[in-house]
Amino acid sequence: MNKPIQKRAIATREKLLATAKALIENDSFEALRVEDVVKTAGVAKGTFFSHFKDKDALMAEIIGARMAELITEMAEAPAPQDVDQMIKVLRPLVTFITSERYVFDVMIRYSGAAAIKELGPIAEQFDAQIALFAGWISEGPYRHDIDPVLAGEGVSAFVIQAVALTFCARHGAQDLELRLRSYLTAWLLPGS
Amino acid sequence: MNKPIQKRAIATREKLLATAKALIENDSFEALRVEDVVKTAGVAKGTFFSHFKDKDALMAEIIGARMAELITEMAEAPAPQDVDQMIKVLRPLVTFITSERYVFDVMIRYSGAAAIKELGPIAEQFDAQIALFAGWISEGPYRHDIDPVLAGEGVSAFVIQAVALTFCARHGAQDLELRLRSYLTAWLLPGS
DNA sequence: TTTAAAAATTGACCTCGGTCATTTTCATAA
DNA sequence: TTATGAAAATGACCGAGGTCAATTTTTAAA
Repeated sequence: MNKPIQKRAIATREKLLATAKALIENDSFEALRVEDVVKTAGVAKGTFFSHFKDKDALMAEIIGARMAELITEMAEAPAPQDVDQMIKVLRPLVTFITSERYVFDVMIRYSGAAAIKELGPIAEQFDAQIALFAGWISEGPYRHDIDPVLAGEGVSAFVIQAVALTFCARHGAQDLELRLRSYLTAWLLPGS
Repeated sequence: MNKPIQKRAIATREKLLATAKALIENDSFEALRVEDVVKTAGVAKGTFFSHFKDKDALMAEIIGARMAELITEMAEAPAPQDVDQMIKVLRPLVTFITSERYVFDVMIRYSGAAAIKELGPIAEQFDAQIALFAGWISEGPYRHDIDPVLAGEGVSAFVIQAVALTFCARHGAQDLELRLRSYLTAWLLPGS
């Protein structure tokens, strides 16, 4: 039996990821070109696509990893005890999502909506996110008349809605948190 | 002063739209190629892009028009008096959104999230949709402790959330309406 | 009717994501 | 050490969206 995956393949994959991250750091997700990645990494184009299904898969990997970091940070912070605290805790995540339209687009495309059997790295993080929100809600001073997971899904949906409307020309970025505050108050503390 | 827009330009635009619609009818949004559109319509490729900023703009036009029809239908039906009725009234719209992943993607991309100054045809329909929902809620047996427009935005957000999760491999299509029912009940009738 | 400027159209060309037959490298068995 | 088959890498090539300088058509003023 031959060893299924060779070390060099792992190294190549890592090199591609690291190169892509560096290029994104210097410019943006939007501006990333596969050709630049392979040229900088010193591999052929075909190699890229034997490691990543397509460009979006690479993006999802990187964006998913960043989401994981942000979710871990949120999980380590004390659970928010009211909506304002929640918005504060969510801020780094929201900042990342709104940092680039491209990031938002990829996230949506893969947020459970990716037509793939195996959960991708982003869908996975959405699940983790929802579980985290559910924990906050079930143990905090919020409504308890609904399933906490359902409540968590709602928080996720409202974050997306708030961000989507922020990207709209009609609604400025400055009122994202105000908008989110309205949503979350109505969702988590009805009647208050 | 020269006439700003000539008749032939309007005719060309209409021909492109009609051709695209026909091709989509025969196949799908996903499968539409700009080259097929221009070849069938008998114009040059450049002409296409002098009428539509990009392929997505054409798609947005067509999808927006369909949304407008569906929203009009919904507006003409009696206002739903409970969540189950609401889901029933929403069904044609939801069916359209879920008909193709591509449709959902374009809708999201343009649902207020399009980075364009002027509201595009889809963002416009989202506005109309929210206004319609707001009307239902403000006059129906639903919660009245929040701004009806806010409530309408929530309905819109939950429809998107439900559809997104449906496209996920983990959640089948059959439970879309059940899921939506949970969301809308929790959102519109908290504590019930 | 002539003519000049603006509008509309054209199609060769470009970019860039993605494919695939071929070649190279690696791991193991003999 | 060599042979052999699988894994990995290669790069020429393709498809399809999008651009733009050049050309044709329209409009309306002279």
